[in-house]
Amino acid sequence: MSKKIRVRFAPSPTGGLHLGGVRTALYNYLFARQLGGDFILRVEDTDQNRFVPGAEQYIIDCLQWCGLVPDESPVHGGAYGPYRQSERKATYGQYAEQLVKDGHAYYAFDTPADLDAQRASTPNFQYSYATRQAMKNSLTLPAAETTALLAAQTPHVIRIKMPGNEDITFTDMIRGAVSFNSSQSDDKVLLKADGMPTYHLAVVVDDYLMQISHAFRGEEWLPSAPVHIQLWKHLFGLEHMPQWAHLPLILKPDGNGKLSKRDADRLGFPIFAMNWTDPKTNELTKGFRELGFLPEAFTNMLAMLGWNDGTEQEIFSLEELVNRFSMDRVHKNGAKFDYEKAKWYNHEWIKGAKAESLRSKVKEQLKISGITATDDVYLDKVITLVKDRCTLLPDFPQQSTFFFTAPQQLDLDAVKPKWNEQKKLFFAEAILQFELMQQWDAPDLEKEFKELAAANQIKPGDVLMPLRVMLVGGKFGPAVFDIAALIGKAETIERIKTAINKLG
RNA sequence: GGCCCGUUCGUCUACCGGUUAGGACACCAGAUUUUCAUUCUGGUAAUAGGGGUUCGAUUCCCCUACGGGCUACCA
Repeated sequence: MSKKIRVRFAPSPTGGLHLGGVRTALYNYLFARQLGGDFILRVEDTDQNRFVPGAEQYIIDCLQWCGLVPDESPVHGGAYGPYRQSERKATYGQYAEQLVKDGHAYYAFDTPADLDAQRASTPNFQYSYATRQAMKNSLTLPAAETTALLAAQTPHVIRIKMPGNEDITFTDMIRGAVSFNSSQSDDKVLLKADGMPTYHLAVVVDDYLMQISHAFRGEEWLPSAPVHIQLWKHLFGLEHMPQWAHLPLILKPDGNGKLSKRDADRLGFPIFAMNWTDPKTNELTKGFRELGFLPEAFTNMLAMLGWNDGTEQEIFSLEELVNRFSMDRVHKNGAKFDYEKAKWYNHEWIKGAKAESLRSKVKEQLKISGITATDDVYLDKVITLVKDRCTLLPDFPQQSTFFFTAPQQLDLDAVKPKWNEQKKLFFAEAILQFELMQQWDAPDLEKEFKELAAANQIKPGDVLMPLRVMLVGGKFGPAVFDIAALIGKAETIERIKTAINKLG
């Protein structure tokens, strides 16, 4: 008997997909999946001035990367298409006309210039219940004149006729009862002079036609809810209206206010899911993906930025999230974005990942550094050894080039001051010992090396650092003997020889 | 200005009338790692203010303050 769960995500293709957008999509997805419903992507592209070519595919690609594949969308198709509002233009007009006919909307002939003048002369001017009688519209004009103006194709819009003094209340899934007085809402434009609907008309019509049961959007939409409710009431009946959830905003880390791309640029962290190049300016904005975030970590982080399950668990897979997510635990208040915490999530996910699941991503990173890893078994061993020290994917090449090529530059300054004849002889001897070794693994190597040091009356600590620099090139990396074991006998000996020569 | 939403450590948050107000990030200290990182242990740190309701308020109500959002022929 109950309507099938259909949750829609409705971004406007005007640029990169930012944190707030992905989070809205994520919650939509989780909710839909949890209840066995459909996750629907509809593109709100009714403003042709702001429409950016390519942005729609980009948004879909971002969702794909995050693992949030819609059931219906402009590219995936579906039974309720088209999924682009610009392609549904014809549909909206008739509903607007219907509203006029029923007395819930009216034609307005005021030109943009008229409105500007009005705003200039009247502080806080709103086209509303209080002022519409003084404006040029089908409510104030004689019927004959309205007809004439329409017949002459005079540019006009259709505005909603908000009631004068009515309490409009609805129940938000997150905030509970929210109420407004209709007199506070202005007479929003429903249909623009170019025949395109505004968001207000389009969402309502589309949500009805697409049988949307639940609609989640940012908190910034809360003030326009009365307009939408009014539309539902007169067009389709309140009983068909979807359940609303207004999600809290994601705030900038310093100060207050909505997080914007500007803030992200200023503070040096990404805000878009993936790289976005603005086709107009050709400006590239780096995305979380390209900066080396795992999609699992990215969605995990976003999920927690507005929700938790009440326990102390912080690491959740998408699958776990589907099971545990609940709308009634979504926070009411906005959260400041913390890039450090975002990186922490990524680090946790990298540490917890199996080498093979990281393999292809690490290969990509190595390729950027000019290294082609062909041996998967070897690569997996390298990954296992270094992953705990990698927060972002680009840390992998940094932590592991020396597994693939001998270091070009040795940090000789770390060794030279304490380099002497005794150590030189020790390493020469070590080479001979290594050559004799049958087993080539870390424990044996360590044993052999330390025994040799003892025999030469050298403290192991005095030759460990030189060995590290010889093999790695610097003062970093995992345990030295693990490295030596992995790069192999020949390579280890080769590197020691090279280093001895350089040290003189 | 008006309307709406919100307010617990620096940050993200837990507690849905009774807790030494818990956890995580960050920070600080110690241990481990004869590198760096990881890891482990410990530490500093919060209920915006004022009124109610109640035996008892972080928790419920009101006011104030502060913050945010909206107030376009943008979404």
